[in-house]
Amino acid sequence: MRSRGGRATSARRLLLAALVTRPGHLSAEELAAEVQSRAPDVNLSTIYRNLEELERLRVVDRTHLGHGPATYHLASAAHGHLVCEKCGSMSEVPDQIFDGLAEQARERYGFVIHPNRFAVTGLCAGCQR
Amino acid sequence: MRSRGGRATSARRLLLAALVTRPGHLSAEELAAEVQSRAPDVNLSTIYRNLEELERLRVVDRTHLGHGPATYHLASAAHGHLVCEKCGSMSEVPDQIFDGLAEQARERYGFVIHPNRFAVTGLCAGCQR
DNA sequence: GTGCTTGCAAACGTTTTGCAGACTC
DNA sequence: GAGTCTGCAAAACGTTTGCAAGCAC
Repeated sequence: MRSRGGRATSARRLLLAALVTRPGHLSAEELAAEVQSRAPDVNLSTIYRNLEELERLRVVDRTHLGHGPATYHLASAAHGHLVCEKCGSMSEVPDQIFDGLAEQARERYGFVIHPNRFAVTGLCAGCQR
Repeated sequence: MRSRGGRATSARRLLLAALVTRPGHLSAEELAAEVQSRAPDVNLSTIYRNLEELERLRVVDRTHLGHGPATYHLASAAHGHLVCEKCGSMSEVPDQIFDGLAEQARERYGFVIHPNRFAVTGLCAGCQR
């Protein structure tokens, strides 16, 4: 798993371990906390640098969920995100929900969408007053 | 048009004028430049404060287009955004392209999407190598 | 030993905040 | 005159960078 000319450092192993053991959407800061619980002096910038490389290698996806920090998760988990603008809750939905949009975008604009890399915002069932 | 207990200040008038005369997606900084061309000492923080209020009043939509600053536009312009991850280009697309997604989200999750408030990321026609 | 990788500290760009004075109503 | 709004300066926030030392190979 250690990649294209890269080296197997402990910071990287721990970061991957964190991504595997805590599935879901974690910010760089949360991942850092997780890694630091085992290796206290791994620096935040190291986390960012490695996440950047892992993103380039398509091992993780980075998603901007609304206003806060970006979140990261393993690329294997194919799903989209519905984020409520009011209460901030997020639900993961299967990729198929994007099929119609994907088809239209491709046919009409030649655009290939990446459903796991963005958040669909709106109002969840509980927040529609 | 001056709203619920608010006051009609010149900074606000100029900000709305900028939003009307320059349709499209403007960052807070660009809007500030536009306003400042007529009233040089309007401060950036005033722009932010007023955009925040206008967003709360649903007069403008704020959209995060990838990594840079958020962009703002009048809420009336109903359209979605396709942003290319590689070259950064953005195209606006009619809301109908989201019809299928909107229906599925509503039926299966009770979630009402707001197509103008998020960006669909992927690869544009020119960047699919 | 070579050179990729790291910690640290400092910079970055965007946005938010505290405060005293200015303005609208 | 009361209370909202503003400019200014500084802080906050998430993220990126430069550098010298450290480590994997």
